[in-house]
Amino acid sequence: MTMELREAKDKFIQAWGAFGSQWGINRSMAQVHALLLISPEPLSTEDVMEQLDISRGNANMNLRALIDWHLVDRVLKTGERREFFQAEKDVWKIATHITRERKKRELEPMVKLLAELKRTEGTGTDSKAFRQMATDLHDLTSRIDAVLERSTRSDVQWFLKAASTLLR
Amino acid sequence: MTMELREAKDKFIQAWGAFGSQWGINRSMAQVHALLLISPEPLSTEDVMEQLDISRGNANMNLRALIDWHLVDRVLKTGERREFFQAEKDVWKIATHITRERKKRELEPMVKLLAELKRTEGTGTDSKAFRQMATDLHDLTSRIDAVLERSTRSDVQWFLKAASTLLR
DNA sequence: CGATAGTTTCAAATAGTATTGAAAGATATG
DNA sequence: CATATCTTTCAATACTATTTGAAACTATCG
Repeated sequence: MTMELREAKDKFIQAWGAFGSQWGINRSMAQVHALLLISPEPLSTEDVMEQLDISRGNANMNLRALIDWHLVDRVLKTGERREFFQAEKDVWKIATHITRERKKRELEPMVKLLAELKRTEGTGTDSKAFRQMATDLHDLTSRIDAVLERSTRSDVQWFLKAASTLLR
Repeated sequence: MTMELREAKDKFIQAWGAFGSQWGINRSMAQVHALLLISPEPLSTEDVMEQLDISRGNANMNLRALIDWHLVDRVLKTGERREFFQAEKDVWKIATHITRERKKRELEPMVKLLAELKRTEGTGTDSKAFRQMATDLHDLTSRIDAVLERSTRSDVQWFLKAASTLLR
């Protein structure tokens, strides 16, 4: 037996929220994102507040944060005073933006630190072991960095994705 | 100018802790891991407590958690009553274990849910849009899942890594 | 301009997580 | 088996992050 739309949406919002918080993204932000993702129409702050049962301040702050991350756009409706919000619907774009942001904010500083730590002084066993560890970690993180960079920048892949969407 | 060993170790432990907590791993656990990573010798609970200035309970709980994750091994020294702990030093293995665990615990359930949500009832625009979104997300997460699976299981890569370590 | 509709801010409250430390539980030792 | 040494547990506490809601702010309209 298949599911009701309402129920399915709720399940998705809850799951997305839980998933996000396991990865260091706060629950409300992930839920707001989920809600917008599955709304065919842009929503107002009021809509978000009601549907997720969160406060105005919370809704506002997380909407702004999502805009910062380029995951959500403000849209204006003619004849409407208030702002509406809509999520970027292309999941490939979403993944790209999140990856880029986190890479820049978190991975790159770590790579930089490790590169620095490889240059520690000392000739004792401890120093050597430490440098080896720093080197290994640096290699690994650099490789991860490179993979993300590649998959983020790959124009070929981007083109294929765009094409497959158009041809769907 | 290069750095003192002591200073470098501290920097690394602090950074690893901060990095971990951005990714949903608690600071102490990441710090304990960092400390063991850069210790040439296995450490006792007492050592960990002292060096990180944390309580016995905290040290014990995080050591156990790290053992759970297969990132740390208990080792026994002959003639010593207490247990010592040592981190898996091969960073490739570490990355593999973490990836596998998180994939299993977090990504797979999400893929499963999305597969289910694709089967929502209804013929309205909303239902269709929702199914489309679930489908897109399912495609993406499945692809991520596949990539992780590949890089986790790749015996070729494993062999190359092992070989390069031996030949270093 | 004054009223109205909407947005943003932020201090305080709440909820969630991590840490401590003392006590209980194990295990080895003489 | 009594003692010493080490490990584990867990209720209390401290700490951090999130959320609220009311007030301040801004823009629009007649």
